[in-house]
Amino acid sequence: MLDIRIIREQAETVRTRLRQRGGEEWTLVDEVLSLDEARRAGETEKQSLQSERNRVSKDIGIARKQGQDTAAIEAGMRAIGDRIDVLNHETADLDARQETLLLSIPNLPHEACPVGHSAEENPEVRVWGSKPAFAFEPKDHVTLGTDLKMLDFEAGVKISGSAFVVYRGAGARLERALINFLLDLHTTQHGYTEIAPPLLVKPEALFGTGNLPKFGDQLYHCEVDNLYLLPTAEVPVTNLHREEIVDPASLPICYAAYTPCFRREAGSAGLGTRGLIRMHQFDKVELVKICLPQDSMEELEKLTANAEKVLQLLGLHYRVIELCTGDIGFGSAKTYDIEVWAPGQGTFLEVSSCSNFGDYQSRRMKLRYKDPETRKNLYPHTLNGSGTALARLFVALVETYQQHDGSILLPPALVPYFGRSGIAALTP
RNA sequence: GGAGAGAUGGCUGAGUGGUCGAAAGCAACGCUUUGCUAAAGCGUCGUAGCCCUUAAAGGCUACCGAGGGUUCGAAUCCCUCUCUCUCCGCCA
Repeated sequence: MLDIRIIREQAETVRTRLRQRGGEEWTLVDEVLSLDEARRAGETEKQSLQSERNRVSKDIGIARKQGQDTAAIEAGMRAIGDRIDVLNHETADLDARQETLLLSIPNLPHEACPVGHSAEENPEVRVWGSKPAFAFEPKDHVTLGTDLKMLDFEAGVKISGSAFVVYRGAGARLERALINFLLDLHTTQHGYTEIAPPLLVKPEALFGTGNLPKFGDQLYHCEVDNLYLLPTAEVPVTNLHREEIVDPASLPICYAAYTPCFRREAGSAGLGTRGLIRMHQFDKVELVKICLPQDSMEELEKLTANAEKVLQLLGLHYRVIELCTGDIGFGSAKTYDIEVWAPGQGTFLEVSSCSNFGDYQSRRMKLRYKDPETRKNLYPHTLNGSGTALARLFVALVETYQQHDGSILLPPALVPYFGRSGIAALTP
C-alpha cells in the first residue's frame, strides 16, 4: 500500500510512476486525493465537536454534584451528539473507500527499475554457463519421466484433474532430494532460518502480501472455514511478523521455507503447457527477508545470488533478467527473474523471481520497527525470491543430465541427497 | 461436536458511569551517585489520525478484542460477532 502522504505531496510523480506500469491505476490518484480531502475536512469538524462535548460533559458532572439543573445544557449537547454521529459515519465511509482504493493501487516501480512496456523489454543482466551439447536428440522431461516411471501424468489427472501430477519411485525421491538440498544450502551456507508454515492461511495474511483483494481468482478457497491454500510460502512467512514492531537489531530477518504451492492458474488453462511447467500444485523453497530500508537494494542482490547458487551447484545453464516497469509484479518495486535452460523444451524456464517490495507489504500488514534515533515507528522493507521452484528445476535437471541410453546422471552436489549417482534406464 | 473461562499499553496486572489513556510491577531508554562483571535514586517510556508549523515543539481527537446500542458523558451498562485458553468427546 502506498503512503497517502506521498500521494498527497508528490501526486504527479506517483501518477508518472504508475503509468510506467502500463495499467489504469494511475487514474485513481485524483479520486484518492479528493476522498482524502473530504475525509480530513470531516475529521477536523468531528474532532472539534468531540472536544466541545468532552469539555461540557465534564461541566455537567460537576454541576450535578452541586445540585444544579443541567437539563437545558443536556438538550443542547444531544444535538451536538447527533451531528457527531453523522460525521462519524461519513468519515468512516470515506476512510473505508480510501483504504479500498489504496489497496488496489500497485507499488511504485523503483527508480532503478528499467522503464518498459512488456516482457520483451526486460534487459538480460547476466548469463551463467552455456547450453549443453548433445550427441543425440535430447528428450523432454515428459518422455524421460514417463519412460523412467518417475512421473505419472495420467494418475494425476485421474485423481485430481489436469495440471496435477504424481511423482513416483526415483521421481519422488529426486523431488525429496532437491528439497533437502535447497533447504540445507540456504540454512547452512546462506544464513536463513528454516520455517515450516501452515499451508492454509487467513484472508488477512493474503491482504498483507497483496494477493488479495485483486488476485483472489488465482487462489483455492475453503469457503466453510474462509481459509485459502497458499499460492507461495511468501504469504505465511512474510506475515510471521504482521502487526508487530520488530527490534531493528534483529534485522535483516532471513527465512527459508519449503512448501507446496497451490495456484488455480485461471485464464491460463490449456495454454500449451506440456508436462510439469505449469501445475496447480508444485513444490517450492522460498526465501524471505525483512530489512532496514537503506539495505534493501543490497539485500535484493544477495537474495538473487543465493538463488543463483542453486543453479551453479547443480551445473545448470541460466540467465538473469531484470523485469521492466511494465512487467514487474503488483507489489514489487524491482524484480530479477532467474531462468534456467531446459534442453528438451529448447527454452529458458522461470525458476525464481526475486523482488524488493520496499515498504509496500509492511505498510499493508502493519509490520514496523522502532527507529532508535527518532523513536518513531517506521516500515521495514520486505523481499522474497524463490530459491527455487522445484517442478521447473526438476525439468531442467533431468533434461540437462539425460544420457544417450535414456538414463540420468545426477550432478555431484545432489548425489549425497539422492543416495545414488543417477537414475538407470529401465530395461523393457 | 459439548461445557466453561477469558480478551486492558512490550509483558504481568488493577480498574463496574464523569478530571481514566488508564494504578502498580517488570522490561526498555536517559541522567545521577557509588563502583570489579552490578546496585540504588530520579526521570522518560503505547498506537494512530486531524490541526498548526520549513522543521522541532505544541494543540486536539480516537483507540482498553471487533461492531452496534443506552447516556449529556462508556474500559466500565446492554446486544451481536470474532478469537484465545481449559475440560470432555473424536482423531493423525
